[in-house]
Amino acid sequence: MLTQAPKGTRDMLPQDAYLWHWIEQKEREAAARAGYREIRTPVFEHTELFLRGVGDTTDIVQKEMYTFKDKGDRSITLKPEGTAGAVRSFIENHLFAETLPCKVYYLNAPIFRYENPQSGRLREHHQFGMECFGGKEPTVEAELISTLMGMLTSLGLKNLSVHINSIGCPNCRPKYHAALKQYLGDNIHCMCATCRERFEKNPLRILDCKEEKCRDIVKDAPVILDCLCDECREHFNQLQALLTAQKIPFEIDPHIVRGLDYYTKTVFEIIMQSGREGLALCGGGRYDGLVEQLGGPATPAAGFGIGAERILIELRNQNLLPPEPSTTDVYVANLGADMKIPAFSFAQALRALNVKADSDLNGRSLKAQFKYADKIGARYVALVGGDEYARGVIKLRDMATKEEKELPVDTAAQAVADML
RNA sequence: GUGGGUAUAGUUCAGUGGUUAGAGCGCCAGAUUGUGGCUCUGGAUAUCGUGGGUUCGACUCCCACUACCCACCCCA
Repeated sequence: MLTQAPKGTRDMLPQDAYLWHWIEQKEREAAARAGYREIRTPVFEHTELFLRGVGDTTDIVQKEMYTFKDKGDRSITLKPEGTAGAVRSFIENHLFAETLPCKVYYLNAPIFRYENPQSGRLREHHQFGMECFGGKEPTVEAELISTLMGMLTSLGLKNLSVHINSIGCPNCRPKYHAALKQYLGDNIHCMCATCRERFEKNPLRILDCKEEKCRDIVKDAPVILDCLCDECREHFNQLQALLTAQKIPFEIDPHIVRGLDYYTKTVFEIIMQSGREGLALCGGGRYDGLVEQLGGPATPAAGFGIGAERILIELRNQNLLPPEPSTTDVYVANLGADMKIPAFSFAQALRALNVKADSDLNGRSLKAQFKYADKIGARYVALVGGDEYARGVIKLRDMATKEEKELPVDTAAQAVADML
């Protein structure tokens, strides 16, 4: 127990660090190219923010939040998603008073949900996300989606397609709810308990049900796309035209409704292609009412979140994980007790010249030092040996070609740095 | 929250109701005196997940708990 990480959590181990750095670099670059700047918000927020923001009828809020009382008797919740915190910060820091749109991204922020872990699902996972405040046109969604696809493409991922839908706005959604309820009619009594509850609180989510009997009933239900108001329809059409112009493949999937209540108009997902096919890699959409709902000025907005662990799964399945780069350019071996100080100093001199250098920390034999140098993938071994040192030189061995040459001690560090 | 599977050295896995629990890989050290990857030799490392129970005796059988893997719900 003591030496066991809590259920559903994972350590990021040193041998995997380069993968995370690689992904984060691509995320940073893609976001920066589109004019998004980084934002970091707290790992925890007041519980109320998520109740009001995410919606108290959602599964996330009802059964998946890490909520606790702090010592000041405040109800605190570990972030179960990324958008609410960003919106809170946008309002609290009066970013709405600055030049709009305000475009921000968060880099693999930890996200917490109390669920049973399984493949691609953890209790703590990490999301990269982008949020755009103060842009009302569908170009916002097009920008988000194309930036995201550009990022995924730069990682080498292929065959990813975007699934989009529109779930309307406060003007047209009530009409759809009415149409859906009328269609369901008495059949609602044949549906599962969850759906019967949804019927009253959030009829749209009935479309999301996976129960066979519910799916059968819902199969021929009216589609929200047919009920959109003129503005929403036009918005959705323009988004499709924008994506088509960018040659971004997409599918219209009228069953995407998303599990968060704040979405309006556009919702979209990117689905995993290999391994756990159908699992969402990314989810997002437009949330024009959220800023105002949380106490800010009416501000149109849109964003998405994408799970880093799921990107890694998809990369692995598509066989795209790069090998770990060498951590060491030069291993400095010492031979003879008197050589320990000169060897350590030489390693330090190399480091000062920005060379990745390593040296013995265990008093190991020369043979063992070479073996170690080989294991860590050092390109060169610099031998600081008594004989050579007495002659004022250091021997440098190229581990791949086995070629050795001697370098004057005074200029050896610079000479090595120049070779790399 | 529900269902199925699993739990033995660092790791991947064997193993039998009964004396000192094994193997491959990995790790460490040697193979004539200052040189890695291959080979050979030797060595260290396991309260057999935790806690109960059955039994003369449990790593092995039973129960509970915990964790991991997989799936449902839902989601990234």
